[in-house]
Amino acid sequence: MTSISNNPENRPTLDSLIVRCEDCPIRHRAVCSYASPIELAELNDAKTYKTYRKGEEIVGECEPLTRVGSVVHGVVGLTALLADGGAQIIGLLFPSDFLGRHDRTHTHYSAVALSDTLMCFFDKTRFTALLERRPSLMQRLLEMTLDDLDAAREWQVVVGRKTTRQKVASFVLMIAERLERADGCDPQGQIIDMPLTREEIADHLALTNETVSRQLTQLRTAGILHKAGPSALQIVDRAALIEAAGVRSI
Amino acid sequence: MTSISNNPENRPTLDSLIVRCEDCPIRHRAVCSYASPIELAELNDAKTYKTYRKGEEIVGECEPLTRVGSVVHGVVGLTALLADGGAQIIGLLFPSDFLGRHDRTHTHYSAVALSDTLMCFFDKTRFTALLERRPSLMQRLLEMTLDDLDAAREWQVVVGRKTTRQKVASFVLMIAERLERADGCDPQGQIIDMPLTREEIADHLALTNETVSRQLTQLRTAGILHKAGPSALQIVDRAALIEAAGVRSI
DNA sequence: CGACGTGTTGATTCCTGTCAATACTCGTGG
DNA sequence: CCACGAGTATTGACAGGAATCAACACGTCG
Repeated sequence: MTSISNNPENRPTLDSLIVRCEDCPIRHRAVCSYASPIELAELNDAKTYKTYRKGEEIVGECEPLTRVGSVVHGVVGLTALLADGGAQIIGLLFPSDFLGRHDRTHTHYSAVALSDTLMCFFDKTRFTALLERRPSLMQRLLEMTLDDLDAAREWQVVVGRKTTRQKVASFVLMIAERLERADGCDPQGQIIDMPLTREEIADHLALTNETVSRQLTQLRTAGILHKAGPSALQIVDRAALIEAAGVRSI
Repeated sequence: MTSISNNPENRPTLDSLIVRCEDCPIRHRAVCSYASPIELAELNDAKTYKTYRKGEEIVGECEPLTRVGSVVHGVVGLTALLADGGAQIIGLLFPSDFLGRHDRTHTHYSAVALSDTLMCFFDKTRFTALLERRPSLMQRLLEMTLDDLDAAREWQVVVGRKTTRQKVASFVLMIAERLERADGCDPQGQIIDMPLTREEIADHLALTNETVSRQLTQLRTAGILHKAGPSALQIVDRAALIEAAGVRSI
């Protein structure tokens, strides 16, 4: 799932991704990317894999936090529960992204697998100990966190200042880019297996599912998008999509 | 400015805050809070102070980034410029908050002094070198960045899912809390010297200045707030304000 | 096949943005 | 000291667009 590809048969099974760190698909982008061979051996020794089916909760809100780790495959949604019972997706994690705060005893928001997901976990206390001994690890984690912060602030602009049309177009673009990066740049495919439902998209954009649906159909009738399957979306005219997203000129 | 206090005469001048690190008002909350005496001496040696008048730009967007540092006094707004010429304030920095990414050559967004501000800067390359030699510094920076990320995600919920009334109430509460923390807990005052104009508040909440104004007057006529001066706001009924902000029950 | 979750489309309402006029604050200079 | 003007805040009238409510289509699962 969640791969950009015309022939889904190429998609590896989750179990086939469980390998030694040297051969890991996210080796050079994840928190471990600066690790030396020695450090990698330590990490290799400390990690445990866990798979989640689409829709499964990875951690709940305000739960004891015992482990942290990387998304190896799949898409994970960070969701905050609201007083009125609704939810908002306040962040999306793609392969190589890091989940969890090693310096906290409890989680602040929940994490849900939006597609079939493989996580590479480290025991929290063990990871903390590694962080202290291995500056390269902390350095990379800091860098990733700073990137996440920048991305969150960029997204505030999308949610806060763009029109509904621009929001939806921006979202499709963002998903496409992240999935391409995760799956290793698919050249011509341009077909997205959308991991989020309309409602989840709406939660992320601060809209309603009806409005998201309407905007997507408008983008379809405009010839920019094409429905390539039940949950698959093809970007027909990427330039027009970028135009519709109203990307900053500066 | 920007102090919660009934007697503004108590407010220290900015210059009086320029002291040795040991006596610094943000000593125990800023990036230097974990520093040992030796490390503090190094930081003390590397720092330079700079003051900004209200409205002055501290750094522009996409400029070469030569220094990073802490807000000692004042409120700083991080603003993203939009294609249509507008702006959005995507973050607020209060005393002890950190400005700048040591691992970047250029800034991504601009920083503006929203009130008279004192910055404690470190030369970027020198700070980077210190980070590598002093794990306690990196550890604290990581912690602060993770906190910023959580705060940014919390704010996404405010901007995305709350009603206008709730947004404005949340904003007033947030400002009050941050100013109280910065100025060292004012017990009964509850008077806020608002550092942001209506338009800047609107930019932060993704609203218009008119809507912000209307909501503030509604909160005033409801007896929750009281206009205590040209730019001063008194929280008359904090419980009602929290209620109006629609804070999460969970 | 039927039921449920999800997606699409339609009709209506209400809120917020927009445009506009007026009041207020503060700094400048006569 | 007052007058003036620029910037900001407040209030009003109005229109547009998204939320809301509702009905129906689609796909998947048992």
